Amino acid sequence: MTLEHAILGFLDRGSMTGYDLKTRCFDEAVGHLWTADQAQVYRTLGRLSDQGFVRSRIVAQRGKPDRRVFTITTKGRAELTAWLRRPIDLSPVRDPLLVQLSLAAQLGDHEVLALLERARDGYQARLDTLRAAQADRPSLADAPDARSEALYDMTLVAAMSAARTAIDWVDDCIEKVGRGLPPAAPRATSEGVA
Amino acid sequence: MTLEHAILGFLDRGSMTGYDLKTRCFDEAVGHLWTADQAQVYRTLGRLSDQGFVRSRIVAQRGKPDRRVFTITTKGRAELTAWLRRPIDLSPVRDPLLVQLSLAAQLGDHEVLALLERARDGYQARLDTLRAAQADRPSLADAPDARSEALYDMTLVAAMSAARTAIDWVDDCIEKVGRGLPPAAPRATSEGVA
DNA sequence: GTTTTTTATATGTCTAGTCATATACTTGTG
DNA sequence: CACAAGTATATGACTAGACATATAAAAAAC
Repeated sequence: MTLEHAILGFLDRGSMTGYDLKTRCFDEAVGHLWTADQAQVYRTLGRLSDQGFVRSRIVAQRGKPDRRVFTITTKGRAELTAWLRRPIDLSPVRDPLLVQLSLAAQLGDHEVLALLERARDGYQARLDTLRAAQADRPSLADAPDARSEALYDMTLVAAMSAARTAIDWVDDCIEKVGRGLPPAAPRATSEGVA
Repeated sequence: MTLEHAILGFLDRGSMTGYDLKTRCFDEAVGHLWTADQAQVYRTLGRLSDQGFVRSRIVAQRGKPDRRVFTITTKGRAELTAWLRRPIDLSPVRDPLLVQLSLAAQLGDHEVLALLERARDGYQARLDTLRAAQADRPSLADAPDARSEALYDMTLVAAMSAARTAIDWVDDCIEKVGRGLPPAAPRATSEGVA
């Protein structure tokens, strides 16, 4: 449901095409909070249209393909407002990297270290991207009002502090592994562990 | 692919049933890293069996239903090891709550505050759960060797510091909103925003 | 004494999301 | 001049995951 309402939220700031939503909104503006697949943006727009939450008109262009410009309807605006007031459950943690780490007892210390260092690089790269985004702030879907910007800034800060925390955590782990992990217990001969 | 390999990882510590995997491994031990749907555990076990990564035998019980006990094969163990060494991409952020916040400009300060306070409660509850998990540590699928425990502990610490950071961030936001957010720009009369 | 919980496996259906590919014209790069 | 990249929409096919439901019997709770 998030994609649906995120699209309504963007369209509420100004009418635009599926292409704009994908490139300007999801890739540029909120790529650090939510990514959207192009195919799904168009399919979701179709569904929103069926539900009467958005309306579209075709705008012809010279040279370039026709644009199908979507506009939020009164009904769509009502739905958006209702969703904004609706409490959202915390999204459950779902981190393949941590799963891998927790199961990595059979790897040697140096291999665990390599795993952690790759993770560190990843988080660092993410942090750099976020810092760049904060510096030359993308024009959030043509609606830069001060209130939106303040909220947008909060989400940037959230993402950045999460990345920083992750980096610190990885560094701690690297240090711990550097001092040596406890050895693995000898493997059970075969089957009978039950 | 994570569920597949997580299951292989657990079976590597000892043979067990789908039920055990769901309740003892995913719900209890690594619920803070990865949740698994019961239906999907069984279907994934089926697929692993087709691929020759696990083997199963039926064990009859009095009173209770038959158990289908799964054991990892040599091929499965090889696959697990290969996966453990395989670099994993950082999972992209995907946070409905932040999306909601970033689009919430049309809400009043008190409504944004309510949203943030619910989030705070959620993160606090998560942190409490994690602390409890650290205190009476679940017996990680019958294979408590020191190396596994050290790695498991790292993942607990990761989850806890993430939760703590989130709480701090929410508190900052609450304070900021308490001092008043900038007002929203007057809404465009209708269509013509392009 | 009835209901709920626990143990145990399995299928059907649905949604969300991913990946690939098709079309078509323009502009910029090598 | 050829090729890649940008603009723009759309469908087909697939995977992962969520939710509901079925069966079945014992044990525990009310």
